[in-house]
Amino acid sequence: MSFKQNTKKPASKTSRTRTRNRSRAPNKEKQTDNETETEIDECPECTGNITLDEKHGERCCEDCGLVIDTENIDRGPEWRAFNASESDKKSRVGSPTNELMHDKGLATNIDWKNKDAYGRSLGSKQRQRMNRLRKMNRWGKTKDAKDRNLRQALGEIDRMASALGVPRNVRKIASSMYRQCLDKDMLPGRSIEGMATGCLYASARMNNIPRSLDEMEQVSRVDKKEFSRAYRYIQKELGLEISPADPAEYLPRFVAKLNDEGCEVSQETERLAKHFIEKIKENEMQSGKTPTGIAAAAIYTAGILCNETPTQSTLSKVTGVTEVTIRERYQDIAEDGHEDWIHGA
DNA sequence: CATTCGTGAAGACGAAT
DNA sequence: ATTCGATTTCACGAATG
Repeated sequence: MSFKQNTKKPASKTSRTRTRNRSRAPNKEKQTDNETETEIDECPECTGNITLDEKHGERCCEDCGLVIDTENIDRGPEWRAFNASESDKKSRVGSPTNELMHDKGLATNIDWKNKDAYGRSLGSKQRQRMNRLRKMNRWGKTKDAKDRNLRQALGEIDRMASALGVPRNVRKIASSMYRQCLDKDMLPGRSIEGMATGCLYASARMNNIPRSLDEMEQVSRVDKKEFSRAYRYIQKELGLEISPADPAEYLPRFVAKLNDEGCEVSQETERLAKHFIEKIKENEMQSGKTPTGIAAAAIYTAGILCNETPTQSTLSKVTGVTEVTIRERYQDIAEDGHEDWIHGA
């Protein structure tokens, strides 16, 4: 569970849970034949139903929005077998290939014993031959500049992803993205760090779990300029279709951060902020504006209406958006003719 | 005093040339 | 590759409570 305990004020802990749009069509529970895992299907907080939020790969409560699980994994085979022979035929042995490992976990090793398949010792000629093969095999694994490259990059992606707390599937996609870059010889002239960070950034955005450039910069070893250039390059070369980040995706995290700063923001405010963001999207006022700025201003505006006023400066500190920009977006929201936006709360 | 608001210069970016 | 337009950021000061 990604539910953070608030040790200071237990009474307000529900205010830190992430809420989700509840109007989604109810997901059909897929019946699996081998139900080995005992899944929680009732919310520990309010005993509401748990549903799958496929967009984010999360399981969360319908009623209070408590996020139960962030890893949406289908354990169990993707095939079905109706009798023993079919089961044998379809079964595969070995660990699944893993994008997080530079050789996908499929390395071949030649053991050190100079014995043949029957356990007999090898002659000296054969022994030399095997030594040579061993050496070449060892080289083959790391010799390639690409592979060493990949090793380091995947390590970096993993490190940054952990620091940012993005789910595992995002890392996997970032990894395979990097692999594609490598296959296309896109690396020469570019830093590994920059490309790795760019991949992770792209992957996070594609999975609707965006992290801002500023957040990325804090965990990366290269500066914003470098990896954002790498990102654009990747996007173009790989033909990724990435729509601008949705401001609403930043909302829960910003609210949680504000609460950590000791600035209480109620669920009501968050809800209203989300409402404003919807309105902005309806009226297509978001084009060209930074999503984080819109999110920050939405919180600010909602806060005023709910008599909770995070100051522009704290908001700026938490969101990484300047006060000036918050003001600009705030004026967009509070503009004349938008009074009816409040209807719905 | 803290906070908000407004301004001009400067940087970065996407699109167009 | 350069230019242009929109946007954000920075630094500052004024107004407001």
